[in-house]
Amino acid sequence: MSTVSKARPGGRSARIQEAVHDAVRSLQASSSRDAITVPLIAARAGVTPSTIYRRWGDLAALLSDVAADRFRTPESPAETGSLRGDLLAWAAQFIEEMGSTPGRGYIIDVVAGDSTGANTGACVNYARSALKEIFGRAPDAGLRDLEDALDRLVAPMMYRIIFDSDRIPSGYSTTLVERYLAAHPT
Amino acid sequence: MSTVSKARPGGRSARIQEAVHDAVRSLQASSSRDAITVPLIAARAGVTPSTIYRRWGDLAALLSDVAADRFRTPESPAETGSLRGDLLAWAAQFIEEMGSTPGRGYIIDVVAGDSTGANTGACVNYARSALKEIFGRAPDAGLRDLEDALDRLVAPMMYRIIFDSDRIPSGYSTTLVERYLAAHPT
DNA sequence: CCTCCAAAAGCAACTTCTTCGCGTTAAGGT
DNA sequence: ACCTTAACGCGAAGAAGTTGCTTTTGGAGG
Repeated sequence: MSTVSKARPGGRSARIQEAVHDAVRSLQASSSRDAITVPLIAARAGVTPSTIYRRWGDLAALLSDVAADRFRTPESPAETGSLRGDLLAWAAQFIEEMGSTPGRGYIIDVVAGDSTGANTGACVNYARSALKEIFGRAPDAGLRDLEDALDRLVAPMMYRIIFDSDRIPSGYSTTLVERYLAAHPT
Repeated sequence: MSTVSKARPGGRSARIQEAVHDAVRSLQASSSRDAITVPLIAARAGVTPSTIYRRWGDLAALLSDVAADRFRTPESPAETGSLRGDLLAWAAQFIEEMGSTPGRGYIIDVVAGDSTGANTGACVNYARSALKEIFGRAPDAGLRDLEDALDRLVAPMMYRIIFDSDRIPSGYSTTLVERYLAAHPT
């Protein structure tokens, strides 16, 4: 017996979880944030509200799970041929996506409804795996410290997105990357 | 006529706001997080629930305001006689307070219930004013860039507190301060 | 292949929270 | 002292959240 997450992927649990997640995403695409309620989601997913309450506890926890799923599939950062280019492109895209209104909303969903730390952890690992892949392409790969890069690149971006998203200067990601590279020359 | 925030400080609005805020703080001190409801707060504050709903909209917004208030009174950072000492002491205390279970909870309250950005903004200014005061004591005060210090000190601490609070290494604040000072020698 | 078991979903009644219209109160201006 | 307006109290109606019990379902063992 292998350590599959919960039940077989085709089991009833999995089907319902997917139906509910789909319902949330679908509502998020077409409704304003505070118009989304558990009974609404349940209706669209074809389940009863009590199912959702029993499995997730409350709306915040469900939204956190759904949002975290968006960060659970690590996408490969664009490959430009140089470390600087890869970092610049990745950081710019990070600010672009995460700093957008929906992006910021998903981040807040993850944080606000996460009781175990699993979802916030997934966010950090999402960033870690992207940086790891970029560093893996560079010749001095082994020398670069992921946590240091998180501190210098991801943390400032996240901080500004969460606390001051309206005043992020254009070129902010570039500033951070250049600052990082200056501290860790190739 | 002066531009007082809303009504006179002694007015009814102000009295009720304070009663409600006090009720929230009092409940937070004695109840678990998810046991706090609007009707409960209303009862303790001696107002009707509809007053709270009309003024704040929902529980999240109220909690955000209450939590932001904790960051609205800038406290003077300890004075140690040196820039390094001041920064080390301040950063250590920051991690200590904000990284604690209640501290993290207040941060998340601020973020989760803030629709206008006023409360997250207050958080950033809280950090800014502390750093500003510390820098103001140093001889090269004018040379130091507050935003740069936010990026290098506050952002990493906040990022770790929010996303990975269980795994913040001891001495993390020291690492960040030393790294900052190395980049900006006196 | 059939039967049994446990976990999870459905159902329905109940409680609690949230919204809203309307009358009342209180603060500030004339 | 009176008037205006913004905010609160009250109560009813509606929506959301909770819970015990029954039913379904997927997997395990015979």
